Amino acid sequence: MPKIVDHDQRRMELVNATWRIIARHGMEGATMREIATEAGFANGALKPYFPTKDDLLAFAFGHVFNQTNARMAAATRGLSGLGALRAFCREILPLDENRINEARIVIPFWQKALTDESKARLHDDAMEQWRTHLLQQLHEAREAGELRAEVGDEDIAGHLMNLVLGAQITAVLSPAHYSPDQLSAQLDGYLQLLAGGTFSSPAVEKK
Amino acid sequence: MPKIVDHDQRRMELVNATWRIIARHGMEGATMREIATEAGFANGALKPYFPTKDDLLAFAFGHVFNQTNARMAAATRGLSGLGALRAFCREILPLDENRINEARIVIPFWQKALTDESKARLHDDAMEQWRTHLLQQLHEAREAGELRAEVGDEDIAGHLMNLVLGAQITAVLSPAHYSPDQLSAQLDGYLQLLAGGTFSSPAVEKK
DNA sequence: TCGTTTTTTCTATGACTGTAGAGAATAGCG
DNA sequence: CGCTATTCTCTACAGTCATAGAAAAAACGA
Repeated sequence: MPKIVDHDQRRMELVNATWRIIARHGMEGATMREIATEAGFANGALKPYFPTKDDLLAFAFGHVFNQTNARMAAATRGLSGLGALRAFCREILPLDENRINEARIVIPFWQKALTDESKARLHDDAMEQWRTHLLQQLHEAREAGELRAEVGDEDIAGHLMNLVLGAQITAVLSPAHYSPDQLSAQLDGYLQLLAGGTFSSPAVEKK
Repeated sequence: MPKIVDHDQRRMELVNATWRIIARHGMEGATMREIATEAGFANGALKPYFPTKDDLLAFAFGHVFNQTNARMAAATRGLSGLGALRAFCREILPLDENRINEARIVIPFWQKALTDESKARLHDDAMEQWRTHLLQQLHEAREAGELRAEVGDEDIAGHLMNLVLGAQITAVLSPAHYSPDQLSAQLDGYLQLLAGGTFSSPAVEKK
């Protein structure tokens, strides 16, 4: 029997190589040749694992979402209400180099989704899932009396969704005015508005 | 003397054709041939007006910003404070078909800006200009007593910037949950948070 | 009507792309 | 050591793209 490779693991290596290329050289630089080279292979070696480029990209984009979702689940474990909401949003905000790179991936993804129905659906599903989480956490916050604002939960969830998505853009394209510290302060400022001026953010582990 | 064309006007025709193509078929469909055809010309006719594709795109993107800025100037004339702020943001939000198409343009633009220094600078300058306007309007609102929130103006301006940018994405990729009506309500909800629960939006001219 | 100058068309070119598939290289097993 | 199934390399191909530039067309003044 010949050399045996773990196909799933290999796929993950290729996805990570893709991820690095897009973060470094943008989507234009993400050619099959470049990706293969980055992963340490020659041109045609990707085909057995991803028969087409679109398969590779779809898998790569999905993986970024899964990564974020896993982080969010871990970060909100044991929390509820505004505390959970804050932890949740902080996992999406580009607050470190890794998440800034994720922003560099998601922007090209949005552009693809504009003309690719299946990617648009993938995005819509993920965003709907996030929105549902936010609404749940807002509901908890209402019940706990943490949330006194006379604005509908739907609108608040919309604010937060647009805020964290917009932050993907500003963090990458205007880093001077939207540094991690500033984005973090922005989120806490918004939560303070929600709480009616009484919300104080937990001690923030620096960096 | 031969046929004479107004070069500036011709450039504008070409930019509008580009704009239509990108809105309809996405950035991938915006080839020189397609743009020329859309404008009613043959392949090579663009060169005298835009020597290279990048020149054309840079001009087209700049034009969208100018268009938005002109609209904002008109919409805020005679207003100040929160009223001006509201009118200002409403000109950026994708509240009608035209502005939804602008969102379809700006998303590919962001992606280009990720790896194109000059486009990144163009974006940063425009965003900085908008942010300055917002800060000015917030200052007016503070002086007029419209704004009681105990959150810094910098953070509020950041909220609004991220909100209107995020709305470009949600409006196009999740139109079901971010319709013009919902985005408009979101903005007013946020302003209500700012005013401390007392802000009531002016009668909205429907559509 | 003709001639000149601008404008536009049309074809060619070279670069780059994703994909395909034949062959070589490789590694585990007898 | 040798066999064989798997993995990988390499070359080739068809398509698309931006761009260049020669030639044709058009329009205005005389």
